[in-house]
Amino acid sequence: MLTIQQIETQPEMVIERLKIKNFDAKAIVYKAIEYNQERKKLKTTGDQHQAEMNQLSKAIGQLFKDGKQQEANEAKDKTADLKNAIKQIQTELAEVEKELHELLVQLPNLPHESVPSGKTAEDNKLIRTNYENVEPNTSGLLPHWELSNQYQLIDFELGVKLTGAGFPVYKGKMARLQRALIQFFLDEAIENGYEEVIPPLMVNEDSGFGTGQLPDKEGQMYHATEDNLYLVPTAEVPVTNIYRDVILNKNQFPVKNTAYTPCFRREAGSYGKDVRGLNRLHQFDKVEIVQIEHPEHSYQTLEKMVLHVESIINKLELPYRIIQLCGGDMSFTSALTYDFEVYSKAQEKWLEVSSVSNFEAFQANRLKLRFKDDKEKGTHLAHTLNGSALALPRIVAALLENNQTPDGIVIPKALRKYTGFDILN
RNA sequence: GGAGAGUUGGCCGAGCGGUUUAAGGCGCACGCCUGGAAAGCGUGUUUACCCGAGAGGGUAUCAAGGGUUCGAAUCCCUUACUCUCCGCCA
Repeated sequence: MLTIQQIETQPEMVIERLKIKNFDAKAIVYKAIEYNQERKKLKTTGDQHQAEMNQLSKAIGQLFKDGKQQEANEAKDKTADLKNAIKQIQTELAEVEKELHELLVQLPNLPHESVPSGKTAEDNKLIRTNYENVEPNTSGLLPHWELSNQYQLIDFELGVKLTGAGFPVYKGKMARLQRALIQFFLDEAIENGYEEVIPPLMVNEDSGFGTGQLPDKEGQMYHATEDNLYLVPTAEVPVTNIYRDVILNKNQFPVKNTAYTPCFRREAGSYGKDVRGLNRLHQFDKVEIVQIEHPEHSYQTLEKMVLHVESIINKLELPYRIIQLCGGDMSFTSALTYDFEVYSKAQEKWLEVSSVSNFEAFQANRLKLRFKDDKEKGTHLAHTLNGSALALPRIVAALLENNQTPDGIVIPKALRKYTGFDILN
């Protein structure tokens, strides 16, 4: 959520910047400013009336104490009008505040200056890649779903029986590979100074709002209506919400957390080739990294997170590319996002395996996540960042497809101490 | 799930309708004192919003929301959470 202060002081800038995200903010921005003016006016007169009322009450108390019943009762009669006026203003104020909030919640985050404009993934900007000359699949490489069938690694049909489409069952060495990847990713994060947490896998409405899933993307999460709880779509939600309603001290930056969680996504729509096999699932495993930073350092931190993710992919010896998302492809909450994609050689497709973003103060404003400096008075909004490090299924897909040999799937060296075997067969 | 007891500032803890502008203590910050420190003394110490160029002033905030009252930390209702006991349970 953008702050009303920012909107009020730089309305044109906000409108211009949001055009990069193909969002026409004009009507909302000016309506919000109008509501805010109204809010201030109501607040001012309301407070004045309240101050008057407080004084009167105090005087009445004194009169009673002095035994002047008569005068006290007369004074009491005079308070009725004031009381009504206060009530009236309070009602109006609450209404205006609600309307203002509803407007503010509709505005996406401002994209960073470097974000290219554009509508679709076509307009994303390549940052770098270790796989410049993409080779076509001429040697008959099998897609991962056929490989997993051949070696009986993943049972999609069994998942359908137990739950439904998009909930695969991993078996034998594949189950161990999953566990190995999780352990490997966590160790890498811990090595880089992230503190591990194991958060709840269900969150309440406040948490959903804090990171921006609610109210807009409600349909993306599984909702346990009986208890009004949501299954986490990513560890970002519970981990970032640890810091909801928190005032950090400046010297606590950077806050670094990592968490492994299963992730649950309803992802309605979209069928066919794009969602075959492991490409898109309703439940998948992911290790997430989250940082809370001082606004002055958040972009340096974003780069560090990118390097962290890049180093893991390198250790897995996978072909990858890093792209910066254009305005149209970015999420509602992000100011700058880098996507990591690995190349899956049989499908001949780039698969997104990580998304690393700086949300600046957008989530922090929803979360009321602030920091203060001992030397100064007052608080400021912190910056929040997060990234996948990494999401498992597509990494597994790429490993299967790229490392297939007549003898089986070769496990990258970095993983062998975690898997305990060199080859999947 | 049932019964009972709670939730007060950074922390402990008093207050149960009006000198509470939330006592007292601890912690923290600054000052005095000291050769320096401790102790002692003094001052300050939530957050948000509004008015104001600023100095400063105002309003709200005693778990959250509503109500009663001229006036609520205090009384009433609803919700959340914590603790104790019972039930169930990996």
